Amino acid sequence: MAFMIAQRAYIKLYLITKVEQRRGYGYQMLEEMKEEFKLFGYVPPLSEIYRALHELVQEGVLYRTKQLKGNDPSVDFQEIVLYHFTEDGRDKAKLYKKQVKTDLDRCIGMLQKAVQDNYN
Amino acid sequence: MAFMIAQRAYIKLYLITKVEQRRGYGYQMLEEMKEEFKLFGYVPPLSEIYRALHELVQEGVLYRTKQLKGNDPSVDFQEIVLYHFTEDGRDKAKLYKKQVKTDLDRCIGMLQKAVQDNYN
DNA sequence: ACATGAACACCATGTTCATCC
DNA sequence: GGATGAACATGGTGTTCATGT
Repeated sequence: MAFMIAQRAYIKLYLITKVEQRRGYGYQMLEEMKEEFKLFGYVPPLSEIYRALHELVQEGVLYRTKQLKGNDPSVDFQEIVLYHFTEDGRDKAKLYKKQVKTDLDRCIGMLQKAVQDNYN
Repeated sequence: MAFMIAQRAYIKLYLITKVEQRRGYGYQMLEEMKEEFKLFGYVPPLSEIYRALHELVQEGVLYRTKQLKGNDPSVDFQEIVLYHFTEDGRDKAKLYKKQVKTDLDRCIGMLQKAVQDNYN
């Protein structure tokens, strides 16, 4: 058993939830997460977001579609990659989240234990 | 800011507390920690314990003394290494614990946030 | 088996570079 | 500057090896 949950798993968890809520593409998710974790001083690295998304595709949870960002192709040629659940992606994601939940609880327990054991 | 607290820091914290309570040597601390974390399925690796102790010595927090384990040298020649606080070791340790506490709280916060954000 | 230590190998992650619009 | 991706480098950590009692 590893000591703490891996950053990759943590990010995957958030990405899955974001896809469940039909929110966008990699770069956007990164910006959202940056904002969400600002208070914690944690800045999720760009590379980890993409790696996590690629892994989820590799594992058959998500598939990709490409799309132009803007409505008017004559103005905006920026291509973005959108992510969606595959046929059995929702089930796989559900299972994955379940496993991560167990690990999250375990980690919280270990950290709280450390506070109890080593302070006052 | 790193994602999660490092295993090294976590172990150092426990080792400092153990030295505060005048408990023993490396191997013994390892066995104690193994027992303490059995419920979490976490087995602190031997090498990390020693590395952590060495670092604390390097940082001037602890110093070492050697001693025979048993009372009777004719029976037990096993040499063990005991750890004690240096002159200003207690202050350094106190500061270190304070810093780790901040990080522990931050990590607990991030994990709890993940639970809130991604489940139900 | 108890005890300490170092060496080695691996893998997650952080940083940088490359590419396109 | 927005967006995606890969390459490279570093460092923490797990495993093994070495040594002695």
